[in-house]
Amino acid sequence: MAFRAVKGMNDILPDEVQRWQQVEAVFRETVRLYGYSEVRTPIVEPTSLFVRSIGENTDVVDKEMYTFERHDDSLTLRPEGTAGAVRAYVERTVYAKEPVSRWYYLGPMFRAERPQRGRYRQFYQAGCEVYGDKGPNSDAEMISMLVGFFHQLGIDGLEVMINSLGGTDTRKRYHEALKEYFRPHAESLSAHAQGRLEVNPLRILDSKDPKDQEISRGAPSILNVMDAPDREHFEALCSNLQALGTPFRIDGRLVRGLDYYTRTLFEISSTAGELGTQNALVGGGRYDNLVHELGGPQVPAIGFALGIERLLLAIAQQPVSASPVCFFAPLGNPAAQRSLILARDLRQQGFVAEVDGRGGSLKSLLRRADAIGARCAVVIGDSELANDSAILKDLTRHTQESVTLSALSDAIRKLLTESNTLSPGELI
RNA sequence: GUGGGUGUAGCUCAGUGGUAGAGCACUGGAUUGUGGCUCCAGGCGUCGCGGGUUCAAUUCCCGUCACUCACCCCA
Repeated sequence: MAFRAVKGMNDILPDEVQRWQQVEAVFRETVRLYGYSEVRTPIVEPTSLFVRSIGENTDVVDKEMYTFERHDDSLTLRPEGTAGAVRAYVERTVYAKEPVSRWYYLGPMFRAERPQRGRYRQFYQAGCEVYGDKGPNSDAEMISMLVGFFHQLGIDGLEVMINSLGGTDTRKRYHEALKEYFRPHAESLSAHAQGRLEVNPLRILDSKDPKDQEISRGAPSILNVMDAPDREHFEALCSNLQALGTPFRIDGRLVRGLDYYTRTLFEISSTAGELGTQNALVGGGRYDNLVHELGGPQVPAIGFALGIERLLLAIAQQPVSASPVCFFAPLGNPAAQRSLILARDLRQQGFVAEVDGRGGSLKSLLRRADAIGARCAVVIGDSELANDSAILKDLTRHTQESVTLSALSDAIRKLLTESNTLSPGELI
């Protein structure tokens, strides 16, 4: 094969795109009800934006970015959506125009990781960001919204995990506490964890290495290091979730790989469908300092990103509803030309029509009509043209009738309409 | 970056040291203009690529590439 797609970047063929669009439509409708509006930002941003926001010592920045030089600029394909959104929020001084902004986005992200099930180099995320609301009510609402969204898609086996990193002060203190705790055990830690010890001891907590886990068990809990406001925030979040009836689990070892998070942290995973080990459907949390760090005022914010591919893996194969199609099977050129006109008129009324352009025997034409799942077929040949008529076949009922061309449009409309039990745009 | 698995017709896969098969799909036919079932027929594949062993390799060995799953990390 001469050309193939870049490793980890996939073609999404029309068959699959249908499912994508359904998921996207449910997402858009869900967030719309919560007051979010879409924002679209560039896929390419200055490299420094990601280094600054995600953090220098993160895996994403260290080894997963698609970075290239263009003239004197270092540019990077966005590895996540929050940095660009916040950049836009600050650059366009949105904070000066409205106290609270609720944004959502949908689009491709790029990370140069080794691909595996549920993880690709170009992958799609849908995400929300709320600026100007310090929570914790908005935190709970966001998590609850996500759970509702998953339910609507029929995804079960959900697990909601939350944690808090505390504010800047708490986080600093906790870092120190962890270092102090781990240092004596440094020898026993995995090589990877040892490397993290001084730089980002939080990451040791979520190591899957048995030795690290064993040692982490005795590590101080952030709950003991949190100051009063942090604690109140977290407790209010839990209380809100309970009130909303959203089951959750507190996981003190839940940590994100992006540095900008503060306070509330959450992740929702599922065991549904064909998900592999990469089963986190969504991750998110607060980033109360990021707007400020990127040059804006001190505006608190919270957001999440969910992986569309993983969502699709989690959703059991579901039948897709398609609009009924009227298939034209013309026999000969005069009939074909007539079909073009008839089909166009039908489309102007909002119906899907397909005209066979290959010719062939009537048998093959009808087989084709079946193959695409057409609701009805219009057969026009010389004898039909001779008396200004056509044969309208109901492919579901196995009936057919001869209809004059002037009455054909009405007859087809009646047929297609009665079979169309799904309203346009109805989902899954 | 590290490990494991796999690489044979469009797809899913069998298979043998003597140059290869099934099912599905596709195309055509079974009344010269009538469908989803059935029946018949048809195409065929550099058996991932390169090297080695051998009289002979798709089948054995080595390398390489690709895909895939997992680790790391994340959505």
